[in-house]
Amino acid sequence: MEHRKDSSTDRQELSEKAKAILEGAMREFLAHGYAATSMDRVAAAAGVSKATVYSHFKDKEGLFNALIQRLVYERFGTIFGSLLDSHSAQAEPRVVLRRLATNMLDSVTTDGQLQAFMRLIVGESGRFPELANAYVRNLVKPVIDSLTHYLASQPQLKLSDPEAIVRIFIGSLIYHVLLQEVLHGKEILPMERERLVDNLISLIVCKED
Amino acid sequence: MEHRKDSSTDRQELSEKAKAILEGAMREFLAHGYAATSMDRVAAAAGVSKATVYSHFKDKEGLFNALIQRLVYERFGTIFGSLLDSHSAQAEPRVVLRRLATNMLDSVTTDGQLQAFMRLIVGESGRFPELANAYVRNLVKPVIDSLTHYLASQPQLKLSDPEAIVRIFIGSLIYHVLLQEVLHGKEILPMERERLVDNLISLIVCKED
DNA sequence: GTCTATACATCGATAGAC
DNA sequence: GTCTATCGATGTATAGAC
Repeated sequence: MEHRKDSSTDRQELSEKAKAILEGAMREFLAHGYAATSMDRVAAAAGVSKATVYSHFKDKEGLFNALIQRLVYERFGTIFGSLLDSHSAQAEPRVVLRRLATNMLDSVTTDGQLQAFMRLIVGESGRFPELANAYVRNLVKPVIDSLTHYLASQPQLKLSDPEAIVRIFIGSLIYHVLLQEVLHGKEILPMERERLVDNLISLIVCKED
Repeated sequence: MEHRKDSSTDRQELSEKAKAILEGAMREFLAHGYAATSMDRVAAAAGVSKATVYSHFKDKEGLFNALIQRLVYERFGTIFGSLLDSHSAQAEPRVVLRRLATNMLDSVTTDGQLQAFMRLIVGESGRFPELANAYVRNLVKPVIDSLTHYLASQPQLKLSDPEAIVRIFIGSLIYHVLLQEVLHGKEILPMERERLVDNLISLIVCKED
């Protein structure tokens, strides 16, 4: 027994069983939420006994915390990370921003697990504020910071407050997929993504020379 | 027994007991979510026995559906309804939009129940898609439609696509409070609301004569 | 109509065999 | 380490007295 049972932030090597348990826990928690997920079903989904689950994780809360940390760092941490790579410096801002927006929208639209993850983070943010914290700090903040840095490095855009513009850019995109996909608003409030992205980019780069 | 046990959309008179039950159900469901709320606690919060709860509502799901419908129509239905009243026609668009944005941000920031409601709708949108549907149809769509109608009636703004601009406007504001309040991102990603609203309005009315 | 009491399933967590 | 078996608590829902 040399497992760290309540590892909060640090990474570590995981045994095959532990990885299987986290895999089953991901399926169950993403599908049913925290309270509606039972440790029996996690054990069954992982192909182990319930006692084995408790030998690797202290309790249900500890398993959930470990899972979310893993999802934040490994599963979804790399999705938006490389959106602004190095060769973005050469292209025009409207091209870079369009590619960024399209990639973000596609990522969420095609990845059902990412939608379930958004439901989980928002839905459990009242009872697990530290998980929402990890999500904001490690998934949202890097995107906002790097995009702010990029916009600030484009003086021809003449943006007086790049960081606020980034909030508008990201907020419009995320709320769009939240409304269309997560909340199933596609049929009630249809809006093509090209149309949204076109208007969004036009607003930002309208003052360009 | 003349209660409609599965009233989906239509309103009706409610007995005092039924109102007390819905009041208790609101407290419990908003605080703990669907799965983590027990019918025992709902009954206790309402001051009635559990059997009385089941005499007014078919089961837990029926009670939850009735509650959300009630919240959508009565509790939160009037918050954003009167944001664009008749005397908005006289004022300048930047004044109207600023008042609208400030009222929306204040409503969510000061109303903890509204934040809990957002957590509940998003969190349960996977298992209760029809409730997310009711939320979009009766709370989001009216706001988007009336604001679109307003922007389209202001030709001096020279907006080629008012509806898309509305998505950007609403999306920026809602995602802001989602990030700051619901997901507790205030300390990690600080952003004053005046700063966001200033930039948002400047983007939209920049082409005004 | 509303209550008490209870049926029956499932929950989280653990003991003890191997 | 991993299993089976089980504990006590709590879940939803209902039966029956009043």
